[in-house]
Amino acid sequence: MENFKSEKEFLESYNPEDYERLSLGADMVIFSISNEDSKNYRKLNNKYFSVLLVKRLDFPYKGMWNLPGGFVNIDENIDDAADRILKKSSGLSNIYKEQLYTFGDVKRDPRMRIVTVSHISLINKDEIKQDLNENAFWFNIDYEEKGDTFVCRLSSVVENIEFEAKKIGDTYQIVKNDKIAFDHALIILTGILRLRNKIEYTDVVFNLLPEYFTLTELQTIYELILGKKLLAPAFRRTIKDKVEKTSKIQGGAGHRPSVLFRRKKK
Amino acid sequence: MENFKSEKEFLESYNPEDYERLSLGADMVIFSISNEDSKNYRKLNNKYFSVLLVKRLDFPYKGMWNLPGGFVNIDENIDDAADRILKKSSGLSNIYKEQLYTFGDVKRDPRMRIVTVSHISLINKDEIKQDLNENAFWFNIDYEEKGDTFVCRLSSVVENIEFEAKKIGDTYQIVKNDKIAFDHALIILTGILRLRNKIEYTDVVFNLLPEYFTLTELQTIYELILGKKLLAPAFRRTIKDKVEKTSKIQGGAGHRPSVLFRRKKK
DNA sequence: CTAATAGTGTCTATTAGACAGTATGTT
DNA sequence: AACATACTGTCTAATAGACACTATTAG
Repeated sequence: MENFKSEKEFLESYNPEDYERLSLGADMVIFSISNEDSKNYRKLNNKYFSVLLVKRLDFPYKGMWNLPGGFVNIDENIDDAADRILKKSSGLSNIYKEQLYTFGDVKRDPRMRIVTVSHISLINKDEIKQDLNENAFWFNIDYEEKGDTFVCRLSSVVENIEFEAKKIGDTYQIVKNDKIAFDHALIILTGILRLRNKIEYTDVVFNLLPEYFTLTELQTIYELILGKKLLAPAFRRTIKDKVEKTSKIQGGAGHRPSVLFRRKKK
Repeated sequence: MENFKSEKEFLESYNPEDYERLSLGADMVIFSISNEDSKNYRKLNNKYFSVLLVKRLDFPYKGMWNLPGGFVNIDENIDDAADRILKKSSGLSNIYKEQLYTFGDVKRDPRMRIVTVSHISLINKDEIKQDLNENAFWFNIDYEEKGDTFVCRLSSVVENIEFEAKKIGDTYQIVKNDKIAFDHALIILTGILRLRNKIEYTDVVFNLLPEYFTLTELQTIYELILGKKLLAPAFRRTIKDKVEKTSKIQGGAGHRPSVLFRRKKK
C-alpha cells in the first residue's frame, strides 16, 4: 500500500472501480388490518391481519407475487429508499417502518447479485387515499405453528397462497412455496415473527389503528398477530397504561356500545 | 419493456451493468468476557464485558479504531463473509453470530458508497489459540444511561475511548466521539443494546462461557451486560432450567468452593 | 478465627390466568 | 325480551424482589 500524507490526498487517489460491486434493493413487508363487514347486525366486523403483495408482470418469476420493493439508488440512503417505496405503494409518508433483515445469498436473484434490505412497515390502510397499483392486493394472513413447522396461508380476492417453513436451529427454511417470488416467503415469515415478538414489549400496534379505537378492537389485533386468544380482564390490565379513555362512544350495533380509547402520549 | 417468451430468454438478455452498483461490507462486533487476576487471594477475579477493536493504519480515519470487517465478495454470501472475517480476526470457526443492522447512509464512508451489514458475535476468548493481529485489542466496556444519554467508556492497555449518544425517538445519534472511525461507535452501541435485550429471553450468554462455569460467574456476566446488579436467589431461580449441576468443583480460593455447572441441552 | 464467597429458606409484592357476573345498546 | 358484546370483581397461581441466614474454604 502506498504512503499518503493526508486523508485528502488518499481520497483523491482512491478509485472505487477497483472493487467489485453489487446492487442493493429495499423490500417492504407492509402490514395492516383489514375489515370484513359482518352480515349479522349484532356481530362485530371480522378483522384480518394482512400484508401487501404485488403480482409480477415480468421475468423473473413472472406471474408470481412479491413484496413492494425497488433498488436503492447510489446517492440515496437506505431509509430514504424505503420511504420512497412506501410512498409509491401507498401514497403515504411518515409511516412507521423498521429495518428487518438483510438477505444477500448469492443466488437469491437469478439476474445478478442483488442484496436486499427488508423492512417491516405498519400502516392503517384506511388512510390510503389513492387507488392501489392494479397489481397490488392485500392478503389476509393466517398462520399456525406445529412444532418446528410454520404454515402460512395468504388469501386475497384474486388468489390464495400457502407456504411452509421448517425451523432448523435458529433459522427457518422455506420447504413449500410455489407462488411467491424470490426469497420473499422467507422475508414475510421473518416479518411476521418480528412483529409478533415486538408487539409484546413495544407500542408498535398503534400504527395499525386509527386515532380512536375500542379496547376490543385493540385486543383483536393482538390476538391476530400473536395467533392466540387473550382473556379480556388480563388484556385490559396490561394495556391500561398505554391508552386513555375518551368521551367518544362507538354505538350503532345490536349490543352494548363501546368507549373509544386513544393512545396515551407521555 | 420488451416482451420475452421465457425466463431463460429474459435472463440471457439481462445486463447487470445497466444499474448503478455499490460496495457491501460486513463488520463484526465481537464481544467476549475478560478476566483480570485479583491480587487478594480471597477475592474473585474481576470480569469485564469487552469488544474487539482494530487500530486503523491507513486512511481514512488513520490512527482511529474500527471494528474488524471487510468487503463481501461478489460471489460470497453475507454469512460466509462474516464467518471469514471472524476466522481471520480470531482463528475461530463455528462461532455464534447474528446479523445486527445494515448501515448505509450515503456518506458513511468518505471513499465511496459502502453499505455495511453489521453483526454481533459472542466468543469465549480463551479459546483463541493464535495471537491477535498486532493492531487488534480487547476493550473493556463500561456504559451508563442517564435519561436519553448513553455514555460508553472503552478501555484497553493501549487507549481509553469514550463516546456518547443521545436517544431521539427510537434511534440513537452519536454526539461525542473522536477515536472511533466511520459510524462504528453507533454500530457498537447498537450491538450492546441488542445483546442487552437478547440476553433476557434467549440463551446466547453461554457462547461467552467455557463448558464449565460457576453460577456466580454466570450471574456476573448478566450483570455486566445488563449494567445492573442482580439478587442471587432470584437469579438462580430463573436460570435453573437452563443449566445443570456437575460433579466438578472450583476450589483453590480463600472461600467456599463453588459447584461447576454446564449448559443444559434438551 | 476471619474474610470472602457459595448457596438456601422464606416472606412479601407484583403480575398473570381464570371465571363468573353485571351492564347496556339494537332490533 | 333476547342477543351480542362491553366491562368489572375477585379468587388463585405463578413469578419477582428482598433479606436473612447457613455453609465452606484458605490462610
